[in-house]
Amino acid sequence: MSYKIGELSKLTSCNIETLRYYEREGLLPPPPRGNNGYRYYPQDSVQRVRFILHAKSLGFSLADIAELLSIQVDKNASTCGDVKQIAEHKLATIARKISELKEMYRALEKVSAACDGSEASAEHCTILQALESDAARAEKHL
Amino acid sequence: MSYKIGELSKLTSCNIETLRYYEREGLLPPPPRGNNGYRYYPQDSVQRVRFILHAKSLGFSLADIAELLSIQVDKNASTCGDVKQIAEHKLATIARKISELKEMYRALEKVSAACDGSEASAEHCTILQALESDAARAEKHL
DNA sequence: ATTAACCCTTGAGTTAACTTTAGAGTCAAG
DNA sequence: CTTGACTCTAAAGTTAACTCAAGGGTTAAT
Ligand SMILES: [Zn+2]
Ligand SMILES: [Zn+2]
Ligand SMILES: [Zn+2]
Ligand SMILES: [Zn+2]
Repeated sequence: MSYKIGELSKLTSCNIETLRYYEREGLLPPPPRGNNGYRYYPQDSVQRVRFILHAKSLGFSLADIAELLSIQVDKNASTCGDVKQIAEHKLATIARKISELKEMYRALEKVSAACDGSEASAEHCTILQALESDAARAEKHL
Repeated sequence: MSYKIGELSKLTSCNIETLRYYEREGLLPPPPRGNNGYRYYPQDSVQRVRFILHAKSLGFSLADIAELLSIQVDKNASTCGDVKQIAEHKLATIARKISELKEMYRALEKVSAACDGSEASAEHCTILQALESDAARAEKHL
């Protein structure tokens, strides 16, 4: 019916101490405790933790994630408009990251494609030449 | 003909201390010094610094960036194949980040679209409901 | 010649996000 | 009923990536 911290840790591959840390930081709601003081996590904690870990792997800070997750806590204090605004701000952030990554991908891809990847010395490698002179081409738009 | 550190700092919006730090960390080649001990940066340092800053904003660690930039230093020690392999590993990393971000974007977009963004209390906001129960939908693929 | 704005180095301080340590209680198996 | 695997808290330690501070030369302008 519920998980002890070690179980949640295994299910999510998230270190036990990190789980307690996330609780301290307000990312995980404090779960009910048993008479022994143990944390007994409801099942959806697994999804919650995975969400945190994944958002993190996408470059969101814990503060970002807290904002995303805290929306639900502010419930009574906010309007639908407030909530939607936060969501859309996040969407814009994600979209910006995507387009910057794409831009960098294209630049690196182009540079990489020009090299034959042979076993010859890299002395005259086109990738190296590009990095030396042109690596910042991806920055053109700035 | 060359920039003093303060000029480079302004041109790149990169803190002076950070520039010296990048030099210590091997991300910026030590520039020639004047008789006064001042650093005199060649012009392409601007592009180099911007490349570092941008790669950073895309989630690359300084170690990642050092790898990207150091390719050019290893020149004689490596073959074209070695170089290309590093480039392609980076490409794969970027591609993975892009697809994960897209996935998260779609999930959040869907949740957000269901909310009308009205001035009514968020009590019954669909975004909140989704976050409560389903925020981790983006994780389905794991 | 003074002074404000630069530059130098070394070393310490900061923030985020953990991770480890220490000391102590709890539970399940043999 | 003891032993090993868990759990608890509070606090200190760690790593990456800066950032600041102290103390002292340099340069350009008034
Ligand atoms: Zn860019
Ligand atoms: Zn090559
Ligand atoms: Zn994913
Ligand atoms: Zn709503």
